Amino acid sequence: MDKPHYFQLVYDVTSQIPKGRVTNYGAIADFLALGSARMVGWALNKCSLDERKIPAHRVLNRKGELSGRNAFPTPTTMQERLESEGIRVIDNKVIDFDKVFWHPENILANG
DNA sequence: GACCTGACGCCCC
DNA sequence: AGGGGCGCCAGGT
Repeated sequence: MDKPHYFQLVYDVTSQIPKGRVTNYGAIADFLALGSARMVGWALNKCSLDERKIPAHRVLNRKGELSGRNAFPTPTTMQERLESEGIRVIDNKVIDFDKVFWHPENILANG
């Protein structure tokens, strides 16, 4: 296939993020052993071109900032979606990032 | 083919 | 605790 195989892996992990929870690029990169969080962000950037729905808005940087908001239809789409799921966002940063943080390891924990 | 940039993250100062 | 620099993989110029 044309796209790197890890694209699907990133999409799959991102799709498993529970509603109302968020994670960061590093956690996904570490879980998939990609070796670089940049690859996750790059894959998610291209995910918009993909036909399947991927909750890319639930993936933030390590500081809990909406660093990818600019890649959405509008710069506020990411924040709107997060707030729609009960996540508070102020100044492009998720409030209580630690509490709503979700780690890919939880997939193995079956929830 | 070399250099720079990017939805990142950690180490060092 | 805050700021700056380097490493990471891939793409574009």
